[in-house]
Amino acid sequence: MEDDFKEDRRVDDPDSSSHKEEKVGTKRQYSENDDVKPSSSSKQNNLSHTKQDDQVLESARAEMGEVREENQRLKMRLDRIMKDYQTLQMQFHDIVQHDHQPKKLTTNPNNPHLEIEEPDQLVSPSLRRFSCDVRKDDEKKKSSSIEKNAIREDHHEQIDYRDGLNLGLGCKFEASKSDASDPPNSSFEEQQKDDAADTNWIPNKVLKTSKSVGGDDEVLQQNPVKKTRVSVRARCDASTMNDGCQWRKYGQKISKGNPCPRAYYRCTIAPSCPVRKQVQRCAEDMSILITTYEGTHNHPLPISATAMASTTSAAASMLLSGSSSRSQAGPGPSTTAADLHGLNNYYQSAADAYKSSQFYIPGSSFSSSSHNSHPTITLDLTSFPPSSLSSYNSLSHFNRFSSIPKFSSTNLNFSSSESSTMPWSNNGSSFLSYNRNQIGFLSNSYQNYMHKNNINPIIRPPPPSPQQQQFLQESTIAAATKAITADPSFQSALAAALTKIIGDTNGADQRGNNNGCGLTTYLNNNTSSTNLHQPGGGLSFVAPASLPFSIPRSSAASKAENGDQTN
DNA sequence: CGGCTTTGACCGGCGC
DNA sequence: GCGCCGGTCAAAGCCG
Repeated sequence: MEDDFKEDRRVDDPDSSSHKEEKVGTKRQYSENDDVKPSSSSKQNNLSHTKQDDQVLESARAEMGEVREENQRLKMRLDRIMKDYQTLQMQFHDIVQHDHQPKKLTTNPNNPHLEIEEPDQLVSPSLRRFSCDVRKDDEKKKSSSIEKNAIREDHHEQIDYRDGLNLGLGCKFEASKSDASDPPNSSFEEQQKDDAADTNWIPNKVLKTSKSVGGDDEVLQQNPVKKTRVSVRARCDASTMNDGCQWRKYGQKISKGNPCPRAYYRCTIAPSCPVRKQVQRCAEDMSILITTYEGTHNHPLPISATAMASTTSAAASMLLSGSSSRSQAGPGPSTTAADLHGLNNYYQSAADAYKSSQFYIPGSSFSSSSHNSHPTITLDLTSFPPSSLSSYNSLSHFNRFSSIPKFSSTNLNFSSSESSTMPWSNNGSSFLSYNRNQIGFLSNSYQNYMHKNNINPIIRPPPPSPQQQQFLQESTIAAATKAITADPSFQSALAAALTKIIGDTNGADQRGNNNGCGLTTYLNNNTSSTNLHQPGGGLSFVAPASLPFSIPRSSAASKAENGDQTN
């Protein structure tokens, strides 16, 4: 993502400056012509014209100088951010590898791909799991052997971790992927196989019938992984949100505690795609549609679907980052990790609260149903007026309302009601001024985060003086940089957001369908083909420019909404 | 006629 | 062990 960002800036900057130079050039040409070919008007007139031109030229030059300076400053800031990002990324990789190495791994003779933990390391992974029900199960079922538990735990750990980072774009987290001895040049089909195995979304019946002889597979299948879910709450009149994907309804149920039926959809872009989504209206507020995504797309996504996918992916990786941070609780490596991943502390407390079912942030939650314990992250988009969800000109809504989705579980509150207090000043800088509003929410979210964690707390006093404003701007940028670089999962979210921003600035000719609630239109307003979440150069694909998407028929929608219920 | 939705049946997990 | 509940299946029906 950083490359995209960089490239965009590189392209952006010369453009803006050359644009200015062009203007100046024209003016200069005019004045030169004036000099060479004096018109029939008087010399006085001519002189005053020349003076005027000189003044214009001077002011234009001064302006150009300012713009260049601003560009230099921005470039330097960007470089700083990129350097910090790279450093932190390397440190993150180190930590991840460090996290894997201490487990004394041996190879299962039956399956060389399967790594078994030594029994004395069993305590460690037990702290790592975010969804603790599996653990409870294991504790209950003491009949199972320790080794079997170890295998199970290890499998869950690896799959869960990778999967969460995969969610959406089907990109692999290279650090963990490299552990597996997959051939480097695996085909798309192999990729699909991998994904299908990773996602464990194979129906139970298939699992039952397809049990292989190998005991390892059996172990895997006996205990399917609880998948990370990303729930999106948005105000929407239609029966489903238009997230850019193609879905087929395969079931509908009344769930307990909600009179509205829950509809089950599966992704039909690829026949083997394991991704499911559940759509249900909120019981408290029928205008809110809750869409829950689960699984990983194992196929290229349409452009219009990438934003939602990357957003959910970022959210899921946030959640999993929280879960992984748990493993680092305690002395030793955890100290480093905590230092490096300040956000994780927050995740961890969230995870703790999640475990004790006490975690609640208004309008957001780590939710877990009583029946099954899928770790769920909720993106609360309800602060958007419905019109902004269905409008293609959603960017204008961003600007008008300065309202951005909340990443609820981490309380990285992207809704910026306080954007007016943003210390980003508009110094006529081409980039900042153009994207001030879009960047504003990012900075604001950093502020929220930092405020919560007492990291360089940005106090919001009465409007600061210009000097204070300058200082605040600098300190906020520095603090924001720190926040960005402090946590890789936040970088994922940032990547999604930045992609949207960058996409937004590139002109607006990407027009998908606008059926239902055009969620994708503001998540993905004119997103160009992007490769997000590909640390280390993961899967890369260019989605087709547009794909036909089926939309729920209005009759069906009304039926569903009129309480056409089963069971 | 193919693709999609509807809907009752079925299955498995979980709590009691 | 039983009942509840979430999730899925698959036949029937609908629609373009």
